[in-house]
Amino acid sequence: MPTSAPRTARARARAELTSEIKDVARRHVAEQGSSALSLRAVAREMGMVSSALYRYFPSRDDLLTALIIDAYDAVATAAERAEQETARAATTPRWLALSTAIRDWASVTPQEYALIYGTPVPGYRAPADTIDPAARVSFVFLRLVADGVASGEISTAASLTIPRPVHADFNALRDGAGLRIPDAVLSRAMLTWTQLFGTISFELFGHLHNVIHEYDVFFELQMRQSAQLLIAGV
Amino acid sequence: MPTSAPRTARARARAELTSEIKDVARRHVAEQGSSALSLRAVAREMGMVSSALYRYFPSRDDLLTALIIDAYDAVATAAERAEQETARAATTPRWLALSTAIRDWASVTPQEYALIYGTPVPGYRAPADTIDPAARVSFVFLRLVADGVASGEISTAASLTIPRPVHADFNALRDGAGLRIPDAVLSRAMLTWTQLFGTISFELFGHLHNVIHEYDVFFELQMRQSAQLLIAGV
DNA sequence: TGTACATCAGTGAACGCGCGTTCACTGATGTAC
DNA sequence: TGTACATCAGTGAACGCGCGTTCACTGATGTAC
Repeated sequence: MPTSAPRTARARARAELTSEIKDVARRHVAEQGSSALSLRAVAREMGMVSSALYRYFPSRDDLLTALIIDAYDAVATAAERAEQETARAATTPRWLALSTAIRDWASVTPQEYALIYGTPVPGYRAPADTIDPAARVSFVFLRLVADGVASGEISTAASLTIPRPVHADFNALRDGAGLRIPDAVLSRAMLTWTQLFGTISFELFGHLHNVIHEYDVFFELQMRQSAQLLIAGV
Repeated sequence: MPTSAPRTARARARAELTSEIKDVARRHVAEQGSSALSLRAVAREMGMVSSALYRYFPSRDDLLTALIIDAYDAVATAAERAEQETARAATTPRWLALSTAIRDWASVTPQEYALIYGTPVPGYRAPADTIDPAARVSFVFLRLVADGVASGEISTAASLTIPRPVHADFNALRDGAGLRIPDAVLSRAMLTWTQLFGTISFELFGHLHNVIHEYDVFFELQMRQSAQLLIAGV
């Protein structure tokens, strides 16, 4: 967590070793899953004694937290990059770019995807510093939705009454994001969003095995479809 | 796995103990997650020596497989029960009943849900006997969809061209289920289905934390919405 | 119905392994004067 | 610029724990004649 360039040699070494520890740990998670993450194994691979890691992370859980935050940052960065490239396009291409970027990231590092969107590590309680990184990627999506509403491309017709408590939650969401998205659209957007992660999880966790064979083609079809539903509503 | 009523006392004792082991193991998984499942802990709780369990399950993985199969059977049973009660109703109430039944089951036993729809156990390779139980719950849904198509309630208008490989997969799915569902509807149905599990996972895995407060109300809204999209298409 | 043998359930000890975390310590790096 | 002291990184031993699986064994249950 260096805020700016560290000045002393010690601080530089510390920053480097901290990120090297995370790199090794990340690789272990990528290969074996988060429950196999072991401080001793990481230390061993780095040629250090296991107790030395406690200079950098106060416990195994803290190292895991750091990896979780990094993973959230990584998806968000991938999403933002995809968005920037299509920011002036229509909703469908933007959504395709965004959803594909997220899926691509997940496919390359499935265990990091699982770390944040799979089963939570049992007994592990996510601390507050994961909240902001977790929200970043959603805001990329919400901006896309807000733009579609602003341009008139996304239908704002309401086909269902939004229950009062949900309306309150939607208000909070709008305020937090500073975006104008009517309830009806926000509700559909949530559907689109959960659908994306449902599809990715189904694919990565093996539920489309022997059902779908060309994952890429299928994914794009599904995303085109969900874009249509997001845009047109019912 | 007794096929019919076991005759000898030994066989009866064996069947009972087998299911008692599974019950204890299931409870351990429910409390600590699947990676914490330990043969020794199960044996300890049953007042047996750990090696005794090897008379019943050849390894820890086999016990896990048994739990996975049971979990698939449990969702499927919950789904089928909900379906039977609304089998003559329209698509929306049927879908609400089905999706709610699945979510209810998941809420009561989140770790069993995680066992089958969460991150796969690393290093664990699901054997072939999990395939059929896994498919059962999907077929409940596909029958509902087929009925909606048959009654004319679900729109069969196609708004997207289905790519050839996906069409082939859809054909296989239709043949396997023995159901008449056009490509356009099947494609939308897959969206609905992944969306359901996306929503449940988001809720159970904490991604709606501090965003949505009344989960029940929100879930029903989402399912009404997805029913509309399934029925009307675009 | 009774006996001889085969099958099975459960025991207890052992193998060999890995883990997170603590603690007193040495020696190097940084800082204040 | 030099020195004294404080801070920090890394060591190595230890604590106390749990795990899956194997194996030779005892004693009970089932089966065939």
